[in-house]
Amino acid sequence: MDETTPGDPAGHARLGPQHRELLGQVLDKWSLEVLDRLCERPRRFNELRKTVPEITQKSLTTTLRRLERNGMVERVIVSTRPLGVEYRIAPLGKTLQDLIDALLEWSADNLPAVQQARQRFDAEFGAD
Amino acid sequence: MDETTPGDPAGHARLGPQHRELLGQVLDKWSLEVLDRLCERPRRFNELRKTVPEITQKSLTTTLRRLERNGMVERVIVSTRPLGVEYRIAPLGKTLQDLIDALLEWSADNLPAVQQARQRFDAEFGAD
DNA sequence: CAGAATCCCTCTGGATACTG
DNA sequence: CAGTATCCAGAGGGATTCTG
Repeated sequence: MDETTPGDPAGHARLGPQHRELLGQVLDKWSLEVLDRLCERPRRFNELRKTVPEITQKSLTTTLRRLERNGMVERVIVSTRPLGVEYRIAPLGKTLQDLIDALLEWSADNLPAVQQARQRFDAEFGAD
Repeated sequence: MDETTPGDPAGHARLGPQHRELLGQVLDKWSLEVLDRLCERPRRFNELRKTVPEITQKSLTTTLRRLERNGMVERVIVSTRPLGVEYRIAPLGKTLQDLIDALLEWSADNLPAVQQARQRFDAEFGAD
């Protein structure tokens, strides 16, 4: 059965462009950390900025909008004095929590090894 | 001890820019799929191209170089007829296998829900 | 076969200034 | 406080051409 490709050289688990786009929107530079922060507790805009110091206001806005559009976070208007907007993780976003956690942990665990690999590579090819 | 921030409003699990950079190089648009393919078995350059049809030669080269530099894949020259280069997953790359698997599965499982969320969002804000 | 090199263009993201 | 609006530089990525 399935004699289309002898030996199945191409594999079978291919993703479509849509999956790629989705992962791109969720795993991008800032989204991981923003989601991680919001998994802990709901947070306000400027609170988020402080927990991710190097993000600019514009990038944070963009990131939050995109995450909201994808159903990952919810934006709640809090009618306090001047204004108040609270971001909280949405159910769909929760499904990513463990994954994000594992990713952040992986990066912490393996950064040293990666740095060594880079040095080896640069020594061999970079300065050749 | 660690009375630096009363109530610890900023959380504690912050990542540095280096972690961010690392994740950016490993979770980028094409790396996930390339690593996934190489986890199955070693593959040749053009073989990889076929399993990820929409990637260009340039992007594949860039992706493979970066993954190699980060110690994720190994490049093996095979002295067959005209030329032969085989890419295989490196030990460091193996540590990502389960994570990548989970991510690809997550994207497949949740794409429909995300698409619905997008429609809701666009209906409410996009066409307002 | 497995790239390197080039051109070119889009898109991201930073800096800055302004508003409900 | 929580954004929106601009401007602008640089990286990413596509298409094409050339090579060991």
